[in-house]
Amino acid sequence: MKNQDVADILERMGTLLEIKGEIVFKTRAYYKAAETIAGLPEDIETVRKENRLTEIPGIGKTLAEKISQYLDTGRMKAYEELTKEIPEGLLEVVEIPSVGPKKAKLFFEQLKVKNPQDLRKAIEAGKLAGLPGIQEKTIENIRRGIKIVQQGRERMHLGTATQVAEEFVAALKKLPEVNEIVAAGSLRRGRETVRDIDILIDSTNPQRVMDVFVHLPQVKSVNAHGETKSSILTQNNDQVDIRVVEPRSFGAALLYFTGSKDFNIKLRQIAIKKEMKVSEYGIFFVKGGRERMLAGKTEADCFKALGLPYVPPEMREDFGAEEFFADKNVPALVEFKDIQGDLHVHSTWSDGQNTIAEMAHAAAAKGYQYLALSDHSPRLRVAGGVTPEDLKKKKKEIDDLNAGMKDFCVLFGTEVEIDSAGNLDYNNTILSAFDFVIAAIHSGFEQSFGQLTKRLVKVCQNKYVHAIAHPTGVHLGKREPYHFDFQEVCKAAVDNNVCLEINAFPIRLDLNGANVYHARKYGVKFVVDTDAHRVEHMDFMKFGVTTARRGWLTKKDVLNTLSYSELMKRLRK
DNA sequence: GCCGTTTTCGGCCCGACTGTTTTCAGTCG
Repeated sequence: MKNQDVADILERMGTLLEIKGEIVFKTRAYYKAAETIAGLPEDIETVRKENRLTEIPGIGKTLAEKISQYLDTGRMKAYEELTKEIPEGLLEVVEIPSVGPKKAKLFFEQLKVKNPQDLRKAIEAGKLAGLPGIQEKTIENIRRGIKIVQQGRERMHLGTATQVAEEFVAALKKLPEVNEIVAAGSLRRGRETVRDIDILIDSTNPQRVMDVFVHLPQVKSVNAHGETKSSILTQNNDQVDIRVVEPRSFGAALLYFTGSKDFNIKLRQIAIKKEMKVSEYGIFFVKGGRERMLAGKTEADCFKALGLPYVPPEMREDFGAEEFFADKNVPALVEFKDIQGDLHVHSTWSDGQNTIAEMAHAAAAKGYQYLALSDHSPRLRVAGGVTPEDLKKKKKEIDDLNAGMKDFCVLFGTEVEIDSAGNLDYNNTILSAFDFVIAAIHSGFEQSFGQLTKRLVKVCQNKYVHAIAHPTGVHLGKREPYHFDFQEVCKAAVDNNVCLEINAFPIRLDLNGANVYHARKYGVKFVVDTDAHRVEHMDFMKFGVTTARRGWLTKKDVLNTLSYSELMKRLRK
């Protein structure tokens, strides 16, 4: 798959053209093409071979030729020509906050600045002063921007972002001036990782809210402090933006502030065709330079005014958008309350912190009907996998516990290791004794595409396996997913009645929303599990459900929405 | 550079904040 490589070079090209001073619409065409290709569900090389590049929206004759050349030769002549004119180092310069293409161009032309190091030296040598439009404050902002880039602002996990947002929301909610307050942005869409926190507030006294916000103890520095919009960095360098609007515009602002950016653009394009305009203030009817407000108070009103179905925040991504805009049909997504149990948690029998009883009582308190204690198998030594001898003792402990519990059942489960050849760590006789078997890869990530695919397909074919745990192995921000033929494994899962897991643990969230969206199209069924290693981790379920919703799952796509009796019927395959 | 159920030319999403200027360009989301 060269999709990401192609997307990257097109995006770099767009930025370089922007620095060069090309018209924005041309540069935008490159960005748009890059994004489309990055999210393309099929292999760009296949598309090229079948001469279908220009069928991809946003790819015309010119871009198709450039992409073909890159796929055939590994090089793009136009890109190389461009970098002779505009040094590639300037791509990093525009990454610096408060430096954009125009300033990058100015520094390059006037001061021969070719990269961030050059820029820092130029500042230290006092060379920026006196350039047109550059005064002391701008220089100070750039100096600070360079520092921020050096410290590296990474994306937060959904779990961290939720926590940071909740702190700010709680602090501001106390103000009598605040009517309604919602964390919007990619956090509200439930993205696996979040760059910054966007908080939207309904208040008739914006100035007061702004003043309190920028003086909260969590705030380290203030990037912007306006009448209705402010932006700060926390002590941990997490960016938090807030925006205050009037009640009549709250829904429109929530829509706008939730994004995604692509989704907003699509809405606005639809609006234009209907002589309407979408902004954060509302939906307006526009004619002859005059505007009439049609909606704005709630998101539902806004969608209605545009003649569209209500689209849940989790679905407002670039994948799939065309579908509901064309069909005007949005599926009834699975909800947290539909979840009847957790099928992948650990206990002190392997590397969990709590006993089976502690985990079970906590799960029952959540209103679940069942909980599968899926401890590791022996091969995973670091996790203290359960030996075949100990399995008998563990089973007895579960049976004894079940005897004393009402309207709740603990399932005898395992997270069994998949070895490098696709064999499982327990033999079939042992496997047949479990209520629930979820198979997992924890080693051999470096195997070839073909080997990993074969391994996973083989596991699906084992008749005792109910599910594959965290199927891509990603550790967000730490480890890339391993490479295998996703479609092939999905097919094997469907053919053998094996579920793929949505692992709700925030550093995993694997499968992610886009994976789920595509897997569902192949007919895959899913389990949503927390992989809890102690009681509190079971709270992660909400992130798993959000991810399921991002992949458009309904209740019937998710195994653990079944009642206990239905589940047991299904598990005896 | 792309695109077309009014268009093969003339459009292409919208607005706040900042810093620099006195009416606006650049940056950002």
